[in-house]
Amino acid sequence: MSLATTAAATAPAEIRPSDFIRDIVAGHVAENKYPQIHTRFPPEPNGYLHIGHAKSICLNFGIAREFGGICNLRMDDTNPTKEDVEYVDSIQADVNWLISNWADDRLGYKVKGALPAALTTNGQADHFISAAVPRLAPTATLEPFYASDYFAEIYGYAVELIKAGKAFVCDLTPEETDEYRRHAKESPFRHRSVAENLDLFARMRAGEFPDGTRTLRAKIDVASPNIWLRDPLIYRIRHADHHHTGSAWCIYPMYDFAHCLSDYLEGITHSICTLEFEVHRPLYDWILTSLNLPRPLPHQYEFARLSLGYTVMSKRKLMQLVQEGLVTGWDDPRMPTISGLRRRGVTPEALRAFAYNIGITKYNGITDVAVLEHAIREDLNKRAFRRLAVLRPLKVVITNYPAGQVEELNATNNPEAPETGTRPVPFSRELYIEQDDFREVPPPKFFRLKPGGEVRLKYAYIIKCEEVIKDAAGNVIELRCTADLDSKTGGATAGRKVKGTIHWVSAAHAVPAEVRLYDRLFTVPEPDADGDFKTHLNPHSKEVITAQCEPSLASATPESRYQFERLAYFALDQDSAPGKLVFNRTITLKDNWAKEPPKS
RNA sequence: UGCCCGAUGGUGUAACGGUAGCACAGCAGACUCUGAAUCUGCUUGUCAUGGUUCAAAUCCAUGUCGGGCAGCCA
Repeated sequence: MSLATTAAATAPAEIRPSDFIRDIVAGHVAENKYPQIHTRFPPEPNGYLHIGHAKSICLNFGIAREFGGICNLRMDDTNPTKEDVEYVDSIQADVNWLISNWADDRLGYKVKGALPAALTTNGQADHFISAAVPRLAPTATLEPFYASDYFAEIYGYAVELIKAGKAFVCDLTPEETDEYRRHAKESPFRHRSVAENLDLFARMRAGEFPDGTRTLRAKIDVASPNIWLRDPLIYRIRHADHHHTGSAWCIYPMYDFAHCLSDYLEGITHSICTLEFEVHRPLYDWILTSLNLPRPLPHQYEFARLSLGYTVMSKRKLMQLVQEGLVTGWDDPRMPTISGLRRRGVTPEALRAFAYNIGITKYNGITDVAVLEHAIREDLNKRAFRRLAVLRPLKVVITNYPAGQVEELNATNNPEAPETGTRPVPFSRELYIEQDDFREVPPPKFFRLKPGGEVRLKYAYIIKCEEVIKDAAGNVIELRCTADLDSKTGGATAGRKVKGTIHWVSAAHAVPAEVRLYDRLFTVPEPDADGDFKTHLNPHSKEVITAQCEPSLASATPESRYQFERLAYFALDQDSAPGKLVFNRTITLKDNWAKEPPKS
């Protein structure tokens, strides 16, 4: 391996990525603006994380890692009707998997059950919740942050706002609220007294009013060109149990109110989110500055979310695929979810390399899936064990090879990593080769086996096709071949050049395995461009076959990755059991032959 | 419609007033006991029009196109 390739192989892990957000952070570090950089990854637990979240995770944890900071994992759980512990658990698992051996030492968790502490900062009442460094305590005693853990403090801040005359209880119906806001019209309840607002808000909290009858609204500017400044709602009534706080509350803060304050309570310095929140930034800043808080305020920065070709990314649509049974679950290997990609056999390293390669900007583009596929192949090429397996078997009999004789041939585990050694592969008179590797009437430039033609069996002999046997329907069911018995590696004619080399397995020794061949879920680059995205589902996105594998594959492990030579990369599926192998095709090898234009 | 944001090869991204570079994709070739990997070479780009400047992808203005927001979702 040359110096250049060594450097290239390790580059993504060593090179410091650069983008406009990191530039800002670097500037703050240079001017010593904060004692420590503190980011956060704040998913709502209302679905599984997808590759778009992976981009955000890599950004937020990457910044923490590169600038000696911390990144909190926070459940943004202010809407009890949509959230669930199932999602809390999956989010934790996915984040931990993605950042393992990379930024897990930057992961901000908190001591289990911890709530914000009341303290005095610069002579002023304040609240703060600090992050525990996970390495310092057993994971069982730590947990992610929850916005819902701050409901008491957030409620207190709302009361402060009311006292300052900056918030009021509004009795308008949802429809009226909409109508008034659209027409820049003041709510008739806007000028209620502080005392009345305080009383009403307390009674909202006490559960005196049904859902939807009253809200708490910030008093900002009903005529603002920015809709989010037209007296936005900051609290609504929801008589619903919450997955984390149970029945403690019947009023819940809106995102805009809860998010900036959660950032403040955790001491976040850089609150990074996607572009659609850009118009909310003035409100984010308004709330924090209106409250006269004693510690430095967090600031919001926005970047473009990921769009990937040939898939959909919204949680709503992914949820639909799951609920309508169009996939087997959130972790179906065809899903762009982190758990789906993991099950498919994609590694965290590949996902991180992908995130690095696509960069961070404010431009809304669609990333070519080929970029993802390249990152996956590059990673798997380095780590996958090479194995021989035949997906669609065609029987071959070597007529000049003695029946009953078995040879153990030496096969390289990984030519990219010679230190991984070799394993023995049995060879015998009856073999399977790939149906695609034989053509009775070969097209031009067909390098594989044809009547009267020769081909190299990988690690074994050069064989010549002498006879083609067909069934009554005319299908080729068996080939009779002769081998050049001196052409084995180390043999007299081992150096003979034949154009093609194909893979094979010994029929008597072959181990059957269920193999799930996955392809892209949709047939078009932008499934959600117009109409119903489900009409573009790829009917051939999953095919299940029984393959014949070399015996060493019987001891395949879930952690390992395999390349079935000349075919694709595979990973063991969780459905495997002792004596029952199930492989998922992670991604095919590049196939330039398949791209040859059809020639007559 | 109002407000906000954006625009660099086919795609994604760099260049921070001074030689338009990288990656993916594509094409051609070398090598090959994987039609993979690896290696070599190549094609293709600053949305438009003005202005500022010795010098503009970069600054300004206008326009065009694209995206976002207008939930008691996040």
